[in-house]
Amino acid sequence: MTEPADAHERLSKPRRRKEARPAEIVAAGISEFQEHGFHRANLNRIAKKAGISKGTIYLYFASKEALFLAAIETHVTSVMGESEDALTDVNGTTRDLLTKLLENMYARFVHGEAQALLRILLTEGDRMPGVISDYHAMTVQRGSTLLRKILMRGVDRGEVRPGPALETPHVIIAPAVYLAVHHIMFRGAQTLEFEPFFEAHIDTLFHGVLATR
Amino acid sequence: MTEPADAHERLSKPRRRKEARPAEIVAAGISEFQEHGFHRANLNRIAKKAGISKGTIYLYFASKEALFLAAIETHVTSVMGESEDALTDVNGTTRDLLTKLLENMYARFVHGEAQALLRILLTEGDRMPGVISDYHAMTVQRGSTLLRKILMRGVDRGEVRPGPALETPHVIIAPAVYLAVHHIMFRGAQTLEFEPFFEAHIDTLFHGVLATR
DNA sequence: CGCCTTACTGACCCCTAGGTCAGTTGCAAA
DNA sequence: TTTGCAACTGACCTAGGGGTCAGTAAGGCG
Repeated sequence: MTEPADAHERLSKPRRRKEARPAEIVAAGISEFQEHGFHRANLNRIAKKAGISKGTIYLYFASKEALFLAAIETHVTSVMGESEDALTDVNGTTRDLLTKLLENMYARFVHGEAQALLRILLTEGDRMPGVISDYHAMTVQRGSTLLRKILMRGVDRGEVRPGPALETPHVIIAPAVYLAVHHIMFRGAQTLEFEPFFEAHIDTLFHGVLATR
Repeated sequence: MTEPADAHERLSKPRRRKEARPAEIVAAGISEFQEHGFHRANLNRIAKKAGISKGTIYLYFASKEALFLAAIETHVTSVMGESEDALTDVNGTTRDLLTKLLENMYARFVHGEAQALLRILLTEGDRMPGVISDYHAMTVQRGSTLLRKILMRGVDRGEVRPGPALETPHVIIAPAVYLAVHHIMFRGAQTLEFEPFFEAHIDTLFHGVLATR
């Protein structure tokens, strides 16, 4: 009578799909870990989400921690890789480039999945130094290098004033991270609108707060 | 023979001190929660730190959560109250005022206890909306108001360029929070020196990155 | 010094959730 | 169809730690 076979998993009887399992478990894990963090994440729930039993998880992962590492790693690479080529075109003014870069940053940290990832790593990062240093390399280090490149180019073109920011380009994207942190901490409780914040960031970044003599 | 009575608690035999207990337990709790967060904090360890047994904690606090709330509340008010009057003197240029304010911020977020507090609230904040909104009022809201006042005054004096940052002064202190977050995430693993970062922040904040025509 | 109140103790209870494994079943080859 | 194997199940085991409570002793009072 009923044939729910098309839907991914319903109450259909167990199928044996060795190849598909790990990815499905990791996907379920990502969702669970995002929602609850490591400690409060529950393997039975993960199993249910993946449409399997708890035991099956242990056929593919040695422990909760191992699953967690796999999930984070998958998620990091996916999130990082997703909007990669947004700035391969090095045309336009430095102003345009920076604006585009920041829009990208905000999109990921405020609306996107990078926020959940940030939350997890902030919450649970000390248990996995390996992931943390990967994350550092993939985001902070890489971002800094890219930013420095843009700024250098700007200096060459006479658009950017040479200064200490060239050495510590973190400062430039800091407000985006701040907004993400604000969202994580205050959730719906205290809003901080994206638009005006972004405006203020861009404006201050380009011109500073001081009046030009 | 031995009389270690002067040291706070050694292996001296149990004393009955109804008044002093709660504060001692809260102090031990703060230290434990800072170090391990809520879930990994251990009541036996807290008891040991406070020089009492676990049962005694339950004479004064109904549950682990109740102790946690008390500890956080105590800590928030103490940390917030500590450096309050750093800017009651409204003399000097806007530049000086902002520099002083930011030095203060960095001192608390990078070297001080505000960092640990930030970590806890970031990690465990969703379990206590009351504390979170107190924290918001005491830090974000108050800081914004103060900053806006300084900027307004600067505009009046012709030192500050009017702009969107007046509406969203968060942007101005964002890098300090960023640095704190960086420290929390990467601990000793990846260093980010305070001095150059602070320099770059101040410089960019005042003058922006763009070359002045 | 005896007695009573109560701060305090710590062995114990028990629930939660990570981890295990004997048994079940899909599936493909014989 | 039978047989073998490996994917899969879920009841069970166990550790850790929050929470309890019968017992202990400090110390004030008569």
